[in-house]
Amino acid sequence: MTFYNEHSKVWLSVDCIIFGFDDGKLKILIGKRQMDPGRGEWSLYGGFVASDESVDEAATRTLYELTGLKNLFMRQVGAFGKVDRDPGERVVSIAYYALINVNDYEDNLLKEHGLQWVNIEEIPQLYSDHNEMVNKARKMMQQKLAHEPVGFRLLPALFTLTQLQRLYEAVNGAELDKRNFRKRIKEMDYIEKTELIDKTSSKRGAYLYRFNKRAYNEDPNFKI
Amino acid sequence: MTFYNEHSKVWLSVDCIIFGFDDGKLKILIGKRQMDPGRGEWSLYGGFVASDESVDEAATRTLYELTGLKNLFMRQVGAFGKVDRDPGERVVSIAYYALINVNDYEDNLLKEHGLQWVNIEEIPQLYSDHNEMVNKARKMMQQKLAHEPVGFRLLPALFTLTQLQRLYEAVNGAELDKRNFRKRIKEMDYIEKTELIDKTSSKRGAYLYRFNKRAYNEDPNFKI
DNA sequence: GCGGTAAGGTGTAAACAATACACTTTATCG
DNA sequence: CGATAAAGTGTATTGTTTACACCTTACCGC
Repeated sequence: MTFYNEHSKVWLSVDCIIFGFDDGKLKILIGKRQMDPGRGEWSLYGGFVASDESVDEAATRTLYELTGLKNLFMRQVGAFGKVDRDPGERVVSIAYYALINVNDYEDNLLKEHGLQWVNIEEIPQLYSDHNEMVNKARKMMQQKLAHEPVGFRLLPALFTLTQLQRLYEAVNGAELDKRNFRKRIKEMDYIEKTELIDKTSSKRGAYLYRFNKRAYNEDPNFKI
Repeated sequence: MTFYNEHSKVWLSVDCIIFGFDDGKLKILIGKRQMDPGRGEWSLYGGFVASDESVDEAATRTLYELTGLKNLFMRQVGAFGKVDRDPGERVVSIAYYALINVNDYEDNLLKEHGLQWVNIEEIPQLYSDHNEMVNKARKMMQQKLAHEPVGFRLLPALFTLTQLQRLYEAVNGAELDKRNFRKRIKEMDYIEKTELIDKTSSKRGAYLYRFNKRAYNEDPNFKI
């Protein structure tokens, strides 16, 4: 049924689509390649899978190298395996997307890795098939966000309802009605109102909310 | 950003979850492994990715070897890459699912490849991580079927509404109301009623329907 | 030839979910 | 102390989903 064949050995890499939310916009981290092939082209951040780690572990490690953060929300996007996707050697890449709170991200890492946040609507042409990866990751992330409350991963631990609404609007690319949005949020018991007030974005101030993971896991609507 | 490292080279294989619908049940094709490692264990059908073909092409080729059919509906399930998922050599596998009409499948191929159709509810323990692959494929397929009319790929070109309903019931694992189901189907202009009648499953006979791909592609609800 | 049988076929009302929509409150700033 | 800018709040309408029961038809066996 299967047989080992020397010619099927390939390099295996992971590439990361790192989503962040800032200034009301959904962004991803990209940088200019500092090596051949493709030196100077815009590219996702990636790395090779080592022989003693699973593909998921390689992605986790790569994300950690890049962000210094652990326990990020991360999902596999899929395998990208065109023969000539990497000039020279044959490399098959497994793409992953992750959601991070840009406030947890230390800006010096941007310089260190030569990366920058780019608005999802303004992604330039990227190295090899990286645009395909981004497009698929974005669709999967939208889909995920529409069905599970993972958006909090893109926000600070405390957030206002307006921030949350802007996030959903940025992800879906459509404006939402404020009253309908807040009605929906109120029905979600795992979004807790605190007594704290944020005054950075309005004179009046807005209540801060937080995501309660325990309440979420106990929510019968999300027992799958 | 990336670097070639001898230790990251791996064997790359594809494994196929082939869905069929027969006797009112959703089934997949599995067989007993005829080689080591894992000889005698139940397993998906798979093969290695050759150096001159993309991963998708390897899956297409493997499906063709197995079924003799081309242009099957096929989607990638994902990469499975635990370090020890294959005893001995390190093999990373990309799983794909496909939908086939069991009537198009020639039974002699079952014997030739040592395969059999097994009810999705009665899958035995499979080799390595193949059960994980099946579970993920099943969820993805359910999701797909819920949003796009791909179920036709599991049925003959002409089918009765009862057959179609049984298919949806088998995939979702829940019974559906006959009138509501037929109402929904009637709204789908790409499901055409023919003047032909099937009399194999009732005395009265039931109209045969067919899927009109052109009408589907023109359906504004499915412009994505 | 006719009664039983087993699958095919049909519509409406109620419950629920999603949408559209406008004004008041509050703290700050000038 | 008036202007400003964001926060906060409810109801009516529309559309979607669900629940539900009986007649039709052709064959089969008597």
